Amino acid sequence: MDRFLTIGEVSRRSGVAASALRFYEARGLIASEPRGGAGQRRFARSVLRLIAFIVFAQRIGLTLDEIQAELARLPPGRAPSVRDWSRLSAPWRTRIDQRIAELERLRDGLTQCIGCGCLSLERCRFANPGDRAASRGAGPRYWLERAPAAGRKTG
Amino acid sequence: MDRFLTIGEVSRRSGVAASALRFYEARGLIASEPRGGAGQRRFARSVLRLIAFIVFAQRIGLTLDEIQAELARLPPGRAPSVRDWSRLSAPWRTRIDQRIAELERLRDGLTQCIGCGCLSLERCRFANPGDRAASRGAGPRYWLERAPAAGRKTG
DNA sequence: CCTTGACTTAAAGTTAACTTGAACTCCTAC
DNA sequence: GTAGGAGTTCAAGTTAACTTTAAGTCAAGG
Repeated sequence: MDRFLTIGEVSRRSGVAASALRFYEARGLIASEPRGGAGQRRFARSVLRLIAFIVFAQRIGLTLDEIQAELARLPPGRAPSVRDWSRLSAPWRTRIDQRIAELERLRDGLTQCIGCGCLSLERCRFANPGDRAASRGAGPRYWLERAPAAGRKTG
Repeated sequence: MDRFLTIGEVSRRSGVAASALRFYEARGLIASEPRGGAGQRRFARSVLRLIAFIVFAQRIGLTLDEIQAELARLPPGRAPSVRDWSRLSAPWRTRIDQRIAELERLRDGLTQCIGCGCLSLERCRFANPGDRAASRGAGPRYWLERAPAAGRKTG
């Protein structure tokens, strides 16, 4: 059992493509140790935990930018502790809960709005609460916690 | 109250940008009536319901391709009925429930895995059920119902 | 007559998160 | 000594879902 892992090993163990790992390294999300003789990357085992964290966060809906900002809050120098990791991930619970709430809201809209056939942006009480849609331009975004980012959705 | 709506009116009422509406029309998701004298689009009011459906579906996590495939199942010729709409949207409930289940699984992983500090792809029972990760390359994807689409996440 | 505002088109640009390709270096095995 | 496999770099390509830009039409108001 070697002290360091090659990019291929990390890829196999994490399920993340080697090209993605290089991409993460270039972006500064993960770091590798000083290269060996042949100029190949050597990763400390702790990188696996880091990658798990990244994949986790992505799946929750964070962008790599956001993840990077989170990681920047880890203590520099020493290896992150239990407390460090959970401090980072605690707020995600809120985010997950919000997204779940939105999905439940959407599911309700499905039943009560599309299901009832009233899916009209002008008259439906779901699509148009308080009859303000036409003036506020709310439209179907009533169900949405926030506007989708341009060109890309998450959650 | 006019019989038809201009693109600006549709945009204001739906909350969807005019450029997006043109884009949807070019893709064949929505259709406009024969143009008026000045060559401007004229939309039937029913397009608002269609747009609501699209926004709804998008937010649930369907791509425009998927939405287009769904819409293709609407009866051709006549205006869609209550039954038509709800037949389309019924399977979404399953999809929403799956995504909610995934998020709950992620939330549990957050508590039991990151929270406990064991977030290791090699040892953690969440990341590595049955110690098969190293051979199967399961990694953090244990929590994931399906692999994220390349370059883009949804849900 | 001139400006303003709403519309038109087609083509190119944007963003995220990668992937792919081309050209190259090393080490190991046969 | 050469073929294979794993690694390297850098640049360019990919996909989704739009947005932006440039250049033009048309009607109404002052």
